Amino acid sequence: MSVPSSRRARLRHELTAAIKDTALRQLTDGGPQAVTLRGIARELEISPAAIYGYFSSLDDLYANVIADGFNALAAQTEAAIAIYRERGFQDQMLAALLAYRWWAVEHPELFRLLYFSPIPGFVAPEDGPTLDAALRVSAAFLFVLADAWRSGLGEQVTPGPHVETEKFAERFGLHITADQLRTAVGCWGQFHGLVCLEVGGHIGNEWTSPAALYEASMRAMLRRLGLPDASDAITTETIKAAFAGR
Amino acid sequence: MSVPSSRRARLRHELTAAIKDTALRQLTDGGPQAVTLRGIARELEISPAAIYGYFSSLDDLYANVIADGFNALAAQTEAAIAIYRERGFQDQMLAALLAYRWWAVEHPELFRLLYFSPIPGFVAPEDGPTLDAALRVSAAFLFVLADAWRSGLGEQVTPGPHVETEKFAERFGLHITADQLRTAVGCWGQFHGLVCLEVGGHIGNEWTSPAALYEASMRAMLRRLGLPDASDAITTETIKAAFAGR
DNA sequence: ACAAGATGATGAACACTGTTTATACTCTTA
DNA sequence: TAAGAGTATAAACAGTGTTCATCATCTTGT
Repeated sequence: MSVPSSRRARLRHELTAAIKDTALRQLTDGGPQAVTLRGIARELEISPAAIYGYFSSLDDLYANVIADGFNALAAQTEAAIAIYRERGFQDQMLAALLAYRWWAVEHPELFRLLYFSPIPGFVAPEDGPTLDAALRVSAAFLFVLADAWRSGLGEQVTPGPHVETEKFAERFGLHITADQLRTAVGCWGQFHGLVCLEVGGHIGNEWTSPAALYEASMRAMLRRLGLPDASDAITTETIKAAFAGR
Repeated sequence: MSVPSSRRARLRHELTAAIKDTALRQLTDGGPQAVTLRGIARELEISPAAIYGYFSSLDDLYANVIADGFNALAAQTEAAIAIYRERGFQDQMLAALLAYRWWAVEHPELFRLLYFSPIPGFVAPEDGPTLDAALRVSAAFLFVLADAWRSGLGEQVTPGPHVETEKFAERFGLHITADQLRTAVGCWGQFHGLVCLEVGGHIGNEWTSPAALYEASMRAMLRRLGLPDASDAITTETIKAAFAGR
C-alpha cells in the first residue's frame, strides 16, 4: 500500500494476470497434469524462479485460478438471472440452471478443478477468496429461490428432521426454514450432479442428448418445487444468444 | 494360460495385488499427488523398474485401481440390494442409495478418483475393465428401478423430447422408454450430485448433517418416483450393521 | 542529478518424479 | 545338468517444484 509506484504496480498486475492466463490455457489444453510451473515460465519467456515473486507456490497459483474460476461461474449465472430480472422466478431459475451447465460444459477442465480439486493440500476453509467465490455460486441460486419462497410461491419442500439453520443464516444473511434449506441443497445436488456426470463423461452422449435431458430434468425440478412452468422460449440456445448480444 | 507354473503365477498375482494395495493406501493417506511409483517401490522394498513388469505405466496402474474401486462400489450397492431381496423395491432402492453414499464417504479420495479422475490421459472408452465396472454401478440401481417399473409401480416419469434408447438397450440388455431413461438419469444425477458435493466438501457439515439430509432427500426422491414409502427402519446405521454382521 | 535502497529477475543447484535400457540373476523345465 | 524363459536390478535421462545467492533494474530522497 502506501502510495505504490504506479508503473511497478501495473507491471506486477499484468504479469500476475499473464501467469494465471497461461496456467488456465495449459489446463484447458492438456488437463491438470499439463499445467507446469516451468512450462508457464517457458511460455512467458521468464525464469521459473521469477514466478515465485508473484505466487508463493504452485498451489497458491492454483488457488487463485480456482477462485477466478468460481467467480467466472458465479458471474455467468448471475448474468443469466439478470437477463430475466423482469420476469418470473421460474424463468430466472431456469436461466441460471442452463447457464450453469453451459459454463461447465464449455470449461470442463476448470469445472473439474473447481469441484474436485486434484491438488492435494487445500480445501482451504476460511482461507480467503476461494471459499467466498465458491459460496457466491450457490448464493446466486439460493437468493432467487428464497425470493420465490418469500413471495409465496413454491412451498413444496422436502420434509425431514430438524437441522440447524443459524450458522447458515449467519453466513448467507438469509433466514430460511430447515425444510427449505434441505430442499435447496437437494436441488443443488440435482443439477450439480447431472452436470458432474456429463463433465465426467459418464452420461454417454451416444445414447442421449445431455442438453435436452438436462433441460427436461430442470423443468421437472422447478415444477416439483411448486413454481409455475418456465417459458418454453428459455433454452440453452436462448441463453447463449442473449449472452452473445450483450 | 497354457498350464502356468503355479508358483510363479501365485507370486505374480500376490505382487500385483500388493502394488495396487500400496497405491490405494498412498492415495487414501495423502491424496492423488501422494501416490508415486517410486514411493510404492520404496515401501515394498523393490526397484522402481520392477513395477513395470506388472503394469505398463503409472496410468495403467491407476486404471486398474480405478476399475477395482468401481467394482468395490458396485459390490457394496449390490450387497445392500441383496439384503432386502425379499422386500419391496423401495427398500432395495433406499438401501442401495445409502450404501452408495456410505462407500463414497468412507473412501473419499478413491471416489474422487473414480468420477473425476485427476489423471490426464484416460477416459478409456471401450478400453476394458474400467468402463465395464463403471457401468456396473449404475446398472445396480437401474435394474431395481426397471424391475419396479415392470411390476407396475412408480410410473411417474419426467416427460421430455424423444431420445434414442436402442444403443442403451443394447449395452444394458434392458428395454425402457425414453421417459424412463430420462427419469433414471435424473435420479442418478440427484443422488450422485449430493454425494459429490459432500465428498468435495461443499456441503458444510457445520450447518447440516449430510447423512440426514441425504436420507431425507432420497426418501423424497423415491416418493416422487411413485414408489411406496420405504421402511423407516432403513438408515445408514442399519445398513452398516447389516454389513458388519455379514 | 545522483547515490542509496528497494524490488525484480536470474542461473545454478537440490531433491524429487516417471521411464527406458542393458545387465545380472533366479527359477522352471526339457 | 544345461538351456532358456521370466524377473529384478542399477544407472541414466529428461523433466518436475523449490530454494538461494547473485546480479540487474528501477524508484526515490536528497
